[in-house]
Amino acid sequence: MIAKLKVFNSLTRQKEIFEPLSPPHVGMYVCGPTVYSDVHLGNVRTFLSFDTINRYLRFLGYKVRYVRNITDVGHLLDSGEDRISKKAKLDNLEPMEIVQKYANDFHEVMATFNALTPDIEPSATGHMLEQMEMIKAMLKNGLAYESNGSVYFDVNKYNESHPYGILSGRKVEDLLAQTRNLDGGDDKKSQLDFALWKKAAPEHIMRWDTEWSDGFPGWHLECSAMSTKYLGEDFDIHGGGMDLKFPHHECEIAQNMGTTGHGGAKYWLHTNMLTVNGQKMSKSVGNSFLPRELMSGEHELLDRGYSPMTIRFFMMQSHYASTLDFSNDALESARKGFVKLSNALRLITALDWPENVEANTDEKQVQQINTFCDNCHHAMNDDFNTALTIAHLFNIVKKINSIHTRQLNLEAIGQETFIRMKETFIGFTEEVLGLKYESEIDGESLIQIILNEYREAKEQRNFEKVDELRSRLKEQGVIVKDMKDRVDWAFDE
RNA sequence: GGCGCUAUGGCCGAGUGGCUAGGCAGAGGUCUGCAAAACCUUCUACAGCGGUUCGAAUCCGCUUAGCGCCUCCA
Repeated sequence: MIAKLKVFNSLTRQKEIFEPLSPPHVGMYVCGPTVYSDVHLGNVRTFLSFDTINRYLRFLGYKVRYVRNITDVGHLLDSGEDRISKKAKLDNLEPMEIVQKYANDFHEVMATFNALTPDIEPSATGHMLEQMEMIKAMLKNGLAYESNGSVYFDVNKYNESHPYGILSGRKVEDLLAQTRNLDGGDDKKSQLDFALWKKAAPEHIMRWDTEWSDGFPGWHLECSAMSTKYLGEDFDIHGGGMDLKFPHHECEIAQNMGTTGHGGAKYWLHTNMLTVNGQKMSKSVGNSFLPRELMSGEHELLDRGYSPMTIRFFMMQSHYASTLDFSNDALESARKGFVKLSNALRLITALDWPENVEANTDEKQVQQINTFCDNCHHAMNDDFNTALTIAHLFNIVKKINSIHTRQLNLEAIGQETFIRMKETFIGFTEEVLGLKYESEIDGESLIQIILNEYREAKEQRNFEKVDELRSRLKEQGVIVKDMKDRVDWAFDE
């Protein structure tokens, strides 16, 4: 009997049995990237964690609607400048060109890491009406106020009826007590209030004309608007990086509650940070890696490049809610480990139960293998413990290798167990963890090796072998060309 | 300052009140023309100090160290 899926809910700070609101459907919203520059590896980690969560939910048979947004407006810098606008000015491009460029890049990167695409990928600028409606509702509910063309959420007012800070464990009094004196001349009633709508300064490029002002929406609003639109007032899972918990997710809950009276997600999942030498990887600290730097090895902290699947495997070896430290040594051992897993994947994929084999089962072996298979399910059911899942997969790797070297006979396992082992191993490796076999073999180098054989055979006038090699290569779409002074080749047309 | 998290063997990293995580690296063995792979066995653990308990690395307290959020951040 396989236990039920349990997830750690940040909202309750407890591991809970996962019970979707309306099974078999599961709605999951994940905060996506702000597309003003290249995503770095820390960003990638979060999205790969949720990719695996998405994959496992599907593996369990849930009908998942996975929504991951693209933030293309409203995300401000300390200076009050919009990130996208700033980059657009800097590069002398249209803001939408910036958005398109980095959204494309993001999609490419995620595809490289074998991430499934979300079912809906809405953008903030595509949902201006929904955001405005939400602001109106909050104004009507007395939880927002207009001030000098901007609209703010009234945190103190909200806190009278709903606790503000339930997700991050903060109290309004504490927050107020240590409020720092930020930029003066604020239109806000309280430092805790956050913008729903911002009046645009004259030089601001991205702007929409509304009854309040010619301006743009606050950053937190888009996620509330889009999750409600596509998943409803109540939905199952909301995810994002740990660093979004406060204030972003806290504000989302307040906005949802302030609009619909519902808090949005039932389960909040937060992924932990990728660190470098124990410090959070972040653009501002300057310790971030771009995916392409990691793959090519062109980075001062790297000895060599690592393939996308090695990186994915490396990340899957830790739990999504733990910090993961990034280092050469860790990556190198992940690389070797992944090669081992990969070889086993190749062997088991190619191996089918042979005909005419009578089972003569060894109960101990059968039991061991079944336990390993069960354990893969248990591990993933325990809050998506990919690290433990991989440990169990490696136990299966030993069995696969033993079968391959004939140290373990197929007869001893029996067809039923063999099939279960094969399906479990491939299922968890490829479908759940999203790892796939990667060949780093250079086909053209292999052709050269074969052509050397061809040349030697020709010199020895071993025409039987010559013909054999030539026809085998032709089967692979390679034509051998005997030149006067050398042997050349071309692709068959 | 407030809130929270983490400290595991040479490295990375799971986990649990008593039963082998796993990977990488190390040692021994089997196999082998050589080499490799593979398989088997094996050595290094649970930050420190107290407490609870028949029993704690696992629970509680304190100490130390580090980190995150509180300001944009996945």
